[in-house]
Amino acid sequence: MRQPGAGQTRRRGAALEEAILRAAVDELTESGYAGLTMDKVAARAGTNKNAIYRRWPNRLALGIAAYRQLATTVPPPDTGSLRGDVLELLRQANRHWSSPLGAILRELLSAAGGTSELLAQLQEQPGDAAAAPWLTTLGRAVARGEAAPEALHPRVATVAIVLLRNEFVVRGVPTAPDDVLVEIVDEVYLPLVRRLGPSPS
Amino acid sequence: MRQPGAGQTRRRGAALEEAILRAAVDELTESGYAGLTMDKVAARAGTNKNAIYRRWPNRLALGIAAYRQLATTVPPPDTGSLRGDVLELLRQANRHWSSPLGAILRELLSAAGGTSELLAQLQEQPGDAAAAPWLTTLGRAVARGEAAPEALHPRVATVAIVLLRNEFVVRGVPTAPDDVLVEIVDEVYLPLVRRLGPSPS
DNA sequence: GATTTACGGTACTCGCCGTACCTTAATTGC
DNA sequence: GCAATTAAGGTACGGCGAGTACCGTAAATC
Repeated sequence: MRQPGAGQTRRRGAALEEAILRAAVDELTESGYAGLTMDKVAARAGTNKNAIYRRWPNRLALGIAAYRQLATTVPPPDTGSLRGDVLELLRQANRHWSSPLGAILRELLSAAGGTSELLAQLQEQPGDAAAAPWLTTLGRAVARGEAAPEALHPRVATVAIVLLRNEFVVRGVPTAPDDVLVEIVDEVYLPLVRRLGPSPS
Repeated sequence: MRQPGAGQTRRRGAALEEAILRAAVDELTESGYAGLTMDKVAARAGTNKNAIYRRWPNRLALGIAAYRQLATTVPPPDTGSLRGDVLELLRQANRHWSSPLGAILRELLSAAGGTSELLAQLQEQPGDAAAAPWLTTLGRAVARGEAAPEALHPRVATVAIVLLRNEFVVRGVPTAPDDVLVEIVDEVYLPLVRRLGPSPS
């Protein structure tokens, strides 16, 4: 069917699913989520919308699935100092959010609105506020005596990335200037995790 | 035209504009932004879409204008202690985001996506991360010696509300449990602004 | 009273999601 | 191997809502 004349191969199951996902990924990178239409994906995959709707309940779910194909995890940095690690993590995130891929992520987050299930799938993606790398980094800093043990807490550890994220999501910034990252680190994050004064409570 | 038979009064200018906005507000409160359609607003205002599009460029702009009618500003609390003030500010915000009005705000933020001009209009609305009340509150605390003067900085002062906002926008939570607010205050905000240790840099 | 402005009415285009229904190929079971 | 079952392909539509176009007509302006 793909090539008339060639042995008419009608794809099924996993093969077809991969083809659809590939097509969705391509559409997503070319046109963003806004331009991702079910008809175009179907056409590109050489199939029709039925096959898609049999696998994903709606456009958003397909978009998220396609995004997850694209996103790749990078290992957390280890520069030897907390400040270096944190700045590098923020810079990585900043680059990601500023990239085309980041733009897509923002579109998806926007489209997901308050749909928690789907939101959760995006949560732990690169560039987003995944807690794991922050806890790792901060754990090393605590071991080196650069941070207070009380800081080893998801809410505290992720403060920096949440603030950066706020710049994007809330203020619609295309790219955060590096000053902002430095300010977040020096004015907020380091004073917080060092916490040399008496602890609260 | 409103009432056939009555003196046919055709509204113009400000009168018509107010009627449209009132209709939009009503639709917004009844059906949320998702249910706010131009046709329904026009019908409710007893006019047609032309009159709306002459005043607002698109649905989102109308939605935001209508929301701004609804939102009201509350004076910042003054409980005498920083912890009390901050907790109260967070609780106010939590109530607002959890209320129907807050749901509408979330819809609008989601719909605004990365459109900075429109985003800016929502920024300083009640419940959102407006910097002013936080600086006021923190200023009083500094005067009382409860907080370090270096903390009197928008990025630092608004950390608490940004974190709470993150709970909603990112995690899609309907209401943040009070524990979370307390945690934000005691684990993050107070340690940060007290900053009893040596300042960075 | 004539001219300009803007409202009301209506109808339409367009895009695109999601569904329905049927035909036909591939797979599975016997 | 052959029948029964499952899943693709093809196509057509319903539905909805945004935004636009046009035109006749009331209200403001001068």
